Amino acid sequence: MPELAEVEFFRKRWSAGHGAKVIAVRLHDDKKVFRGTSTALLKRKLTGARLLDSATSAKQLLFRFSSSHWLGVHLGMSGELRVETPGYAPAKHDHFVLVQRTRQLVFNDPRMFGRVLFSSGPKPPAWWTRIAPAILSKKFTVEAVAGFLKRRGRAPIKAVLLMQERFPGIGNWMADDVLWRAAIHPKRLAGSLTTAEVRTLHRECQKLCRLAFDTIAGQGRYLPPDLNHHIPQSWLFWHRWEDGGRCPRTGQLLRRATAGGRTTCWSPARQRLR
DNA sequence: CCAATTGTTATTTA
DNA sequence: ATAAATAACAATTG
Repeated sequence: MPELAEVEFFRKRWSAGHGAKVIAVRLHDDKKVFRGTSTALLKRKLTGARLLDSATSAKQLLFRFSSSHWLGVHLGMSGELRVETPGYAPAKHDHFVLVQRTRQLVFNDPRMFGRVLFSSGPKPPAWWTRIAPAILSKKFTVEAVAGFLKRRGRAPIKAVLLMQERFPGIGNWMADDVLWRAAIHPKRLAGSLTTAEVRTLHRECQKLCRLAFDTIAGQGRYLPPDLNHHIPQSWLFWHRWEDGGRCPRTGQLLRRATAGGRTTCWSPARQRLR
Protein backbone atom coordinates (compact mmCIF):
# COMPACT_ATOMS: atom_id res chain seq x y z
CA MET A 1 0.00 0.00 0.00
CA PRO A 2 2.44 2.65 1.07
CA GLU A 3 3.79 5.34 -1.20
CA LEU A 4 5.22 8.74 -0.33
CA ALA A 5 2.52 10.35 1.82
CA GLU A 6 1.22 7.07 3.17
CA VAL A 7 4.69 6.38 4.55
CA GLU A 8 4.58 9.76 6.29
CA PHE A 9 1.14 8.90 7.66
CA PHE A 10 2.59 5.81 9.32
CA ARG A 11 5.58 7.74 10.65
CA LYS A 12 3.21 10.15 12.36
CA ARG A 13 1.50 7.21 14.04
CA TRP A 14 4.73 5.96 15.55
CA SER A 15 5.70 9.51 16.56
CA ALA A 16 3.40 8.93 19.54
CA GLY A 17 6.42 7.12 20.97
CA HIS A 18 8.92 9.99 20.60
CA GLY A 19 10.71 10.72 23.87
CA ALA A 20 9.83 7.37 25.41
CA LYS A 21 12.14 4.50 26.23
CA VAL A 22 11.91 1.07 24.66
CA ILE A 23 11.55 -1.47 27.44
CA ALA A 24 11.43 -4.56 25.23
CA VAL A 25 11.75 -5.59 21.59
CA ARG A 26 9.68 -8.44 20.23
CA LEU A 27 10.40 -9.83 16.79
CA HIS A 28 10.10 -12.81 14.49
CA ASP A 29 13.78 -13.69 13.93
CA ASP A 30 13.39 -15.86 10.89
CA LYS A 31 11.22 -13.54 8.81
CA LYS A 32 12.40 -12.08 5.53
CA VAL A 33 11.85 -8.50 6.65
CA PHE A 34 15.10 -8.82 8.63
CA ARG A 35 17.20 -9.95 5.66
CA GLY A 36 20.68 -8.49 6.04
CA THR A 37 20.01 -7.24 9.58
CA SER A 38 21.28 -8.79 12.81
CA THR A 39 18.20 -9.22 14.95
CA ALA A 40 20.29 -10.09 18.02
CA LEU A 41 22.19 -6.81 17.77
CA LEU A 42 19.06 -4.78 17.04
CA LYS A 43 17.31 -6.27 20.04
CA ARG A 44 20.23 -5.73 22.40
CA LYS A 45 20.88 -2.13 21.36
CA LEU A 46 17.30 -0.89 21.15
CA THR A 47 16.23 -2.37 24.47
CA GLY A 48 16.61 0.48 26.95
CA ALA A 49 17.18 3.10 24.23
CA ARG A 50 14.94 6.15 23.90
CA LEU A 51 13.16 6.94 20.65
CA LEU A 52 14.18 10.54 19.94
CA ASP A 53 12.55 11.45 16.64
CA SER A 54 11.94 10.26 13.09
CA ALA A 55 11.78 11.24 9.45
CA THR A 56 10.65 9.94 6.09
CA SER A 57 12.30 10.19 2.71
CA ALA A 58 10.57 8.68 -0.32
CA LYS A 59 9.30 5.30 0.91
CA GLN A 60 11.87 4.99 3.69
CA LEU A 61 11.40 5.66 7.38
CA LEU A 62 14.23 6.56 9.75
CA PHE A 63 13.89 6.41 13.56
CA ARG A 64 16.64 7.96 15.67
CA PHE A 65 17.38 6.51 19.10
CA SER A 66 19.59 7.54 22.00
CA SER A 67 23.22 6.28 21.98
CA SER A 68 23.45 6.89 18.21
CA HIS A 69 21.25 4.05 17.07
CA TRP A 70 19.25 4.23 13.86
CA LEU A 71 16.29 2.10 12.84
CA GLY A 72 15.17 1.95 9.22
CA VAL A 73 11.82 0.70 7.99
CA HIS A 74 10.57 0.10 4.46
CA LEU A 75 6.93 -0.95 4.25
CA GLY A 76 7.20 -2.84 0.98
CA MET A 77 3.88 -3.76 -0.56
CA SER A 78 1.78 -4.67 2.47
CA GLY A 79 3.55 -3.21 5.50
CA GLU A 80 1.96 -0.89 8.06
CA LEU A 81 2.82 0.71 11.38
CA ARG A 82 0.35 0.74 14.23
CA VAL A 83 0.21 1.84 17.86
CA GLU A 84 -1.32 -0.60 20.30
CA THR A 85 -2.03 -0.62 24.04
CA PRO A 86 0.50 -2.08 26.50
CA GLY A 87 -1.65 -5.19 26.89
CA TYR A 88 -1.94 -5.91 23.16
CA ALA A 89 -1.05 -9.48 22.12
CA PRO A 90 0.91 -9.60 18.83
CA ALA A 91 -0.90 -10.98 15.79
CA LYS A 92 0.49 -13.38 13.22
CA HIS A 93 2.18 -10.84 10.95
CA ASP A 94 3.34 -8.42 13.66
CA HIS A 95 6.98 -9.20 12.90
CA PHE A 96 8.53 -6.36 14.89
CA VAL A 97 7.28 -4.63 18.04
CA LEU A 98 8.87 -1.91 20.18
CA VAL A 99 7.35 -2.08 23.64
CA GLN A 100 7.15 1.17 25.60
CA ARG A 101 5.62 1.68 29.04
CA THR A 102 2.36 3.17 27.78
CA ARG A 103 2.12 1.74 24.23
CA GLN A 104 3.49 -0.74 21.73
CA LEU A 105 4.79 0.30 18.32
CA VAL A 106 3.90 -2.48 15.87
CA PHE A 107 5.27 -3.25 12.40
CA ASN A 108 2.95 -5.60 10.53
CA ASP A 109 3.70 -7.01 7.07
CA PRO A 110 1.94 -10.12 5.71
CA ARG A 111 3.78 -10.30 2.39
CA MET A 112 7.16 -9.39 3.84
CA PHE A 113 8.47 -7.34 0.94
CA GLY A 114 9.13 -4.73 3.59
CA ARG A 115 12.37 -4.38 5.51
CA VAL A 116 13.77 -3.51 8.93
CA LEU A 117 17.31 -2.09 9.05
CA PHE A 118 19.56 -1.24 11.98
CA SER A 119 22.81 0.63 12.36
CA SER A 120 24.79 2.62 14.90
CA GLY A 121 26.99 5.69 14.51
CA PRO A 122 27.08 9.46 14.86
CA LYS A 123 25.69 10.13 11.39
CA PRO A 124 22.61 8.81 9.57
CA PRO A 125 23.39 5.57 7.72
CA ALA A 126 24.31 5.42 4.03
CA TRP A 127 21.09 3.74 2.95
CA TRP A 128 19.32 6.88 4.17
CA THR A 129 21.63 9.56 2.84
CA ARG A 130 21.82 8.10 -0.65
CA ILE A 131 18.06 8.34 -1.29
CA ALA A 132 17.47 10.55 -4.33
CA PRO A 133 16.54 14.22 -3.75
CA ALA A 134 12.83 14.61 -2.96
CA ILE A 135 10.35 15.67 -5.62
CA LEU A 136 9.45 18.66 -3.44
CA SER A 137 13.10 19.75 -3.13
CA LYS A 138 14.91 22.37 -5.22
CA LYS A 139 16.95 19.63 -6.87
CA PHE A 140 13.93 18.16 -8.63
CA THR A 141 14.25 20.40 -11.66
CA VAL A 142 12.57 20.14 -15.04
CA GLU A 143 16.05 19.80 -16.58
CA ALA A 144 16.83 16.81 -14.37
CA VAL A 145 13.54 15.17 -15.37
CA ALA A 146 14.10 15.89 -19.07
CA GLY A 147 17.60 14.40 -18.95
CA PHE A 148 16.39 11.31 -17.15
CA LEU A 149 13.55 10.77 -19.64
CA LYS A 150 16.03 11.02 -22.50
CA ARG A 151 18.29 8.39 -20.96
CA ARG A 152 15.30 6.08 -20.42
CA GLY A 153 13.91 7.04 -23.78
CA ARG A 154 12.82 3.57 -24.93
CA ALA A 155 10.93 2.62 -21.77
CA PRO A 156 7.24 3.48 -21.30
CA ILE A 157 6.79 6.64 -19.24
CA LYS A 158 4.80 4.69 -16.66
CA ALA A 159 7.81 2.44 -15.94
CA VAL A 160 10.12 5.46 -15.76
CA LEU A 161 7.94 7.21 -13.16
CA LEU A 162 8.35 4.19 -10.90
CA MET A 163 12.15 4.55 -10.87
CA GLN A 164 13.07 5.64 -7.37
CA GLU A 165 16.42 7.13 -8.39
CA ARG A 166 14.59 10.04 -10.05
CA PHE A 167 11.02 9.89 -8.72
CA PRO A 168 11.56 8.90 -5.07
CA GLY A 169 8.33 7.94 -3.31
CA ILE A 170 6.22 7.51 -6.44
CA GLY A 171 4.45 4.13 -6.58
CA ASN A 172 1.88 2.56 -8.82
CA TRP A 173 -1.17 4.64 -7.99
CA MET A 174 0.71 7.94 -7.84
CA ALA A 175 2.32 7.24 -11.23
CA ASP A 176 -1.11 6.62 -12.77
CA ASP A 177 -2.57 9.70 -11.09
CA VAL A 178 0.28 11.94 -12.28
CA LEU A 179 -0.02 10.75 -15.88
CA TRP A 180 -3.77 11.19 -15.77
CA ARG A 181 -3.42 14.76 -14.49
CA ALA A 182 -0.75 15.50 -17.08
CA ALA A 183 -2.90 13.91 -19.83
CA ILE A 184 -0.09 11.61 -20.97
CA HIS A 185 -0.73 8.02 -22.04
CA PRO A 186 1.22 5.59 -19.79
CA LYS A 187 2.55 3.61 -22.76
CA ARG A 188 4.15 6.59 -24.46
CA LEU A 189 7.91 6.10 -24.65
CA ALA A 190 9.72 8.41 -22.26
CA GLY A 191 11.88 9.80 -25.05
CA SER A 192 8.86 10.74 -27.15
CA LEU A 193 7.44 13.40 -24.81
CA THR A 194 7.49 16.96 -26.09
CA THR A 195 9.18 19.71 -24.09
CA ALA A 196 5.76 20.98 -23.08
CA GLU A 197 4.70 17.53 -21.90
CA VAL A 198 7.87 17.12 -19.84
CA ARG A 199 7.18 20.49 -18.22
CA THR A 200 3.62 19.46 -17.40
CA LEU A 201 4.72 16.09 -16.05
CA HIS A 202 7.33 17.73 -13.82
CA ARG A 203 4.77 20.19 -12.45
CA GLU A 204 2.08 17.55 -11.88
CA CYS A 205 4.57 15.38 -9.96
CA GLN A 206 5.20 18.26 -7.58
CA LYS A 207 1.51 19.13 -7.29
CA LEU A 208 0.41 15.58 -6.56
CA CYS A 209 3.14 15.11 -3.94
CA ARG A 210 2.08 18.30 -2.16
CA LEU A 211 -1.58 17.33 -2.40
CA ALA A 212 -0.89 13.81 -1.14
CA PHE A 213 1.03 15.07 1.91
CA ASP A 214 -1.84 17.42 2.77
CA THR A 215 -4.69 14.98 2.31
CA ILE A 216 -3.15 11.67 3.36
CA ALA A 217 -0.40 12.49 5.84
CA GLY A 218 -2.32 15.37 7.41
CA GLN A 219 -1.07 18.85 8.26
CA GLY A 220 0.80 19.92 11.35
CA ARG A 221 0.00 17.65 14.24
CA TYR A 222 -3.31 16.56 12.73
CA LEU A 223 -3.45 12.93 11.59
CA PRO A 224 -6.44 11.70 9.56
CA PRO A 225 -8.34 8.83 11.20
CA ASP A 226 -7.59 6.50 8.31
CA LEU A 227 -5.29 6.31 5.34
CA ASN A 228 -6.93 7.92 2.30
CA HIS A 229 -9.65 9.36 4.50
CA HIS A 230 -9.58 12.79 2.86
CA ILE A 231 -8.78 11.82 -0.72
CA PRO A 232 -11.45 13.51 -2.87
CA GLN A 233 -13.54 11.61 -5.40
CA SER A 234 -12.00 13.85 -8.05
CA TRP A 235 -8.71 11.91 -7.94
CA LEU A 236 -8.12 8.97 -10.26
CA PHE A 237 -7.24 7.09 -7.07
CA TRP A 238 -10.78 6.03 -6.18
CA HIS A 239 -11.66 4.84 -9.68
CA ARG A 240 -8.59 2.98 -10.87
CA TRP A 241 -8.77 -0.29 -9.00
CA GLU A 242 -11.48 -2.25 -10.69
CA ASP A 243 -13.13 -2.71 -14.05
CA GLY A 244 -16.00 -0.37 -14.72
CA GLY A 245 -14.38 2.68 -13.08
CA ARG A 246 -15.07 6.01 -14.74
CA CYS A 247 -12.82 8.99 -15.30
CA PRO A 248 -13.73 11.68 -12.73
CA ARG A 249 -13.15 14.37 -15.36
CA THR A 250 -14.71 12.97 -18.53
CA GLY A 251 -17.11 10.42 -17.06
CA GLN A 252 -15.94 7.86 -19.61
CA LEU A 253 -14.87 4.32 -18.84
CA LEU A 254 -11.26 3.93 -17.71
CA ARG A 255 -8.97 1.43 -19.39
CA ARG A 256 -6.73 -1.01 -17.56
CA ALA A 257 -3.77 -2.96 -18.86
CA THR A 258 -0.26 -3.76 -17.81
CA ALA A 259 2.41 -1.20 -18.64
CA GLY A 260 5.93 -1.18 -17.30
CA GLY A 261 5.14 -4.52 -15.70
CA ARG A 262 2.40 -3.12 -13.47
CA THR A 263 -1.36 -2.81 -13.65
CA THR A 264 -1.99 0.59 -15.12
CA CYS A 265 -5.16 2.62 -15.46
CA TRP A 266 -5.79 5.54 -17.77
CA SER A 267 -8.55 7.63 -19.22
CA PRO A 268 -8.57 7.10 -23.02
CA ALA A 269 -10.29 10.40 -23.72
CA ARG A 270 -7.60 12.39 -21.87
CA GLN A 271 -4.52 10.29 -22.46
CA ARG A 272 -3.77 9.36 -26.05
CA LEU A 273 -1.15 7.23 -27.75
CA ARG A 274 0.06 8.84 -30.89
C1' DC B 1 -7.19 -24.21 -8.90
C1' DC B 2 -6.25 -19.59 -11.12
C1' DA B 3 -5.32 -14.72 -11.09
C1' DA B 4 -4.59 -10.52 -8.51
C1' DT B 5 -2.03 -7.38 -5.31
C1' DT B 6 -0.08 0.39 -3.92
C1' DG B 7 7.64 -2.84 -4.22
C1' DT B 8 12.21 -4.09 -5.19
C1' DT B 9 15.85 -6.83 -7.07
C1' DA B 10 18.03 -10.63 -9.59
C1' DT B 11 18.00 -12.73 -13.89
C1' DT B 12 16.98 -13.04 -18.69
C1' DT B 13 16.24 -11.04 -23.15
C1' DA B 14 16.92 -7.70 -26.80
C1' DA C 1 27.88 -3.62 -22.96
C1' DT C 2 23.55 -1.40 -21.87
C1' DA C 3 18.78 -1.03 -21.11
C1' DA C 4 14.32 -3.09 -20.89
C1' DA C 5 11.41 -6.96 -19.73
C1' DT C 6 10.41 -10.61 -16.81
C1' DA C 7 10.54 -13.68 -12.78
C1' DA C 8 10.83 -14.13 -8.11
C1' DC C 9 9.91 -13.13 -3.49
C1' DA C 10 5.13 -14.48 0.34
C1' DA C 11 0.62 -14.30 1.74
C1' DT C 12 -3.93 -13.61 1.16
C1' DT C 13 -8.26 -12.71 -1.33
C1' DG C 14 -11.74 -13.15 -4.95
